[in-house]
Amino acid sequence: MADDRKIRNMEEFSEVSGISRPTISKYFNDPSSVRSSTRDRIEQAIKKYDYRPNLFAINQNRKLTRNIGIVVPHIVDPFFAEIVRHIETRCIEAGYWAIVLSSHGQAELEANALDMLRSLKVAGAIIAPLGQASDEELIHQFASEVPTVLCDSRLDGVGVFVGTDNFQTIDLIVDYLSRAGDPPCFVEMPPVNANAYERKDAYVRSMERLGLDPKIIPIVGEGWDFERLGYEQGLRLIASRELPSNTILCANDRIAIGMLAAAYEKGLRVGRGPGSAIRIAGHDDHPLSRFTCPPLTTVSQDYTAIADRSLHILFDAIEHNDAHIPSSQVRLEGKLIMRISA
Amino acid sequence: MADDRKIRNMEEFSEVSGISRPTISKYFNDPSSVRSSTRDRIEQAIKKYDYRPNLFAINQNRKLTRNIGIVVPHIVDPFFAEIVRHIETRCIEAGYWAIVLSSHGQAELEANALDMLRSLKVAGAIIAPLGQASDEELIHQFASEVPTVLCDSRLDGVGVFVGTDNFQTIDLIVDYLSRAGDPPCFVEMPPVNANAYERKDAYVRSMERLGLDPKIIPIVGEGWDFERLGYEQGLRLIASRELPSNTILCANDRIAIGMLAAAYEKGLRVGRGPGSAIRIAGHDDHPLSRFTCPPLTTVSQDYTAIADRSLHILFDAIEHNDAHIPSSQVRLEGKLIMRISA
DNA sequence: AAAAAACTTTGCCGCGCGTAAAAATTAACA
DNA sequence: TGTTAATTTTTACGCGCGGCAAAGTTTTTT
Repeated sequence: MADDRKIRNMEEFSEVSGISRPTISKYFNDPSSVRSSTRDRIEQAIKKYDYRPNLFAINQNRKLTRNIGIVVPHIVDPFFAEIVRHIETRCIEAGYWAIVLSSHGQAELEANALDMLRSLKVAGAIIAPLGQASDEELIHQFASEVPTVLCDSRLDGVGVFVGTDNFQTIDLIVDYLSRAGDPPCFVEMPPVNANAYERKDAYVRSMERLGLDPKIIPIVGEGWDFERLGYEQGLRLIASRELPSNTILCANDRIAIGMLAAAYEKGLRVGRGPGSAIRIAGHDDHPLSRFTCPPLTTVSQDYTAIADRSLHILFDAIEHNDAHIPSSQVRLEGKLIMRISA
Repeated sequence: MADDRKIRNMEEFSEVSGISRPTISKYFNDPSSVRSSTRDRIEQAIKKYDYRPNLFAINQNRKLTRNIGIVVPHIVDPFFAEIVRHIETRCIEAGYWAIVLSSHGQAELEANALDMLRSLKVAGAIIAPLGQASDEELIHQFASEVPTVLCDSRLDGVGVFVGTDNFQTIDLIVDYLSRAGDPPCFVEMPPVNANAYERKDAYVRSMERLGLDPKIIPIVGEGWDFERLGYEQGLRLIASRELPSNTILCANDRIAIGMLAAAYEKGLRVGRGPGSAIRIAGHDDHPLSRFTCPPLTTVSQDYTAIADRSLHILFDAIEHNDAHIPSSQVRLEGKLIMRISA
């Protein structure tokens, strides 16, 4: 289909298509801004000559690019991978390019990523900050220059936040667990971000509301290797027979998965059935949580909603040219996913 | 630290730093190409004025960009996520920018991704093709224009391929499984790429080499939702009591994880111990495979080596200005990861 | 200390496209 | 058919940086 002659730039494309360069430029900026007859002629020529304008030249000159930056701690974590997937899809639909950068859990790389986004003149950014390790000052600075939505983990005083309402979700599952059996103890996650603190607080609050005694089991170790940490803590707990309750609520599913592995190894039957020794529950509705043994009872985070709401707010700000998004929070509700493990 | 005055471009930076613009340009292209005393002065000024050259302008003008494109089917799949993670890290170390695009399993998006990479003038690309669904012609065309390394899944006649030697890995585990118990039957994966075919072939060959009768269990359904497919097939198999062997080798770990869930649900004890009903093994050494119940016996793919070798070949080609990489294959060996499930 | 080598500065053009203003064309309407 | 509004063309400049050649400077070599 494509003609042999290689079109090198918009100038040449203008010649062969018989349409002036400014009009073509206008078309690529917004196809609906040119007359439909002109549009047809341009689109025919595009197919015929297989022309695409140079992205770098476009972005260098446009005041407002159509790039959205996404920064996540770990693309390997299924939670972030899912969020990114949704955002990417939505961006493509909206004619934006999603630039995904991973900070690999390092504050320095997170800082680099922000620099990169600035240098790419992104129209907006969605950031899942490292939290504790983040250079808050830097993110604050960034958010004051570029429309920014924080997701997953909150940061004080930085723009909009979109994430799960940990108090609602934890309340939901604590309530369920307490009614269906022994009140749960709570296995922490490493304090990698605000969720770690919020969920612990939420647990304590929920237990107190029910007139129960909160029992928190600290996690030993740092980093994002949650399954291993959960596994090791599980082994330790079972071996020492120090489990304060036979119902264990884990701060997230990945820790619960490690915990399940420990229980299995030690021959403890997990579940809410009569023959079971302990119950284990998680939080997030990790993609694999329905395939664990036994399937994991958990609370869902609404991945799609987090992605959609974040982008919606961002697009709104971009189109209204609000450089700075007023500080606010969007807290999404989760659902109890009742399976076998608790 | 940063001065108040905002530097808008290299020209201004040149003025305030007292160094000529071409020299600064040279510095950013390769810091070691300027005298160390000059380098120091530039670096001091960079810190003082917080200057970064405009990425778009750089890439528009450099004949050779320092961008590497990566295209994977699904960033949510831990295998690809790990590969991407390694490549990203290596690229950063080498001063390259890794542009990651996901085709979300759709040939059309894969085609778009290639277009995007072309338009971004990437110096090279690493592609894990969709396989069957890929537009081979398109990838072939792309590879003839841009130095390209295929990884994970092969495509006939397209440049270099770096991936696991399925014949070696499957041989390894078939050999082990047959010696330690009943010879395995083989649960397919959906034919999403060349690995699906290769592993099946490899299984048949290994069995025949051992003088055993290969038994292949087809998978029902399509797509990348491997755990679910494995789970459903597992349920079906167990219910119909049609298991041709009590040892099941799955084409990959994600299918094995689904299969484990099915076995658990049906009360079949999995493992190589005396009290176990069936053995289940996988392939890949998925990050979660050591936390399944029981821990999954599998063959490792060397994620790091795949990433490193791919990049090494690519950098070589880029630096030697070989637009076209001669067709060849790099097949990496895997190791038997013996755990409890088989 | 002179000569050679290595580096830096000056000056200038090019990259591919955005964008603005005025002139020319086309379409819509009475 | 003439008028008006909408669109396109013409013309011209700007964006921020790469790269080249010639001239000037510093460092290294002998």
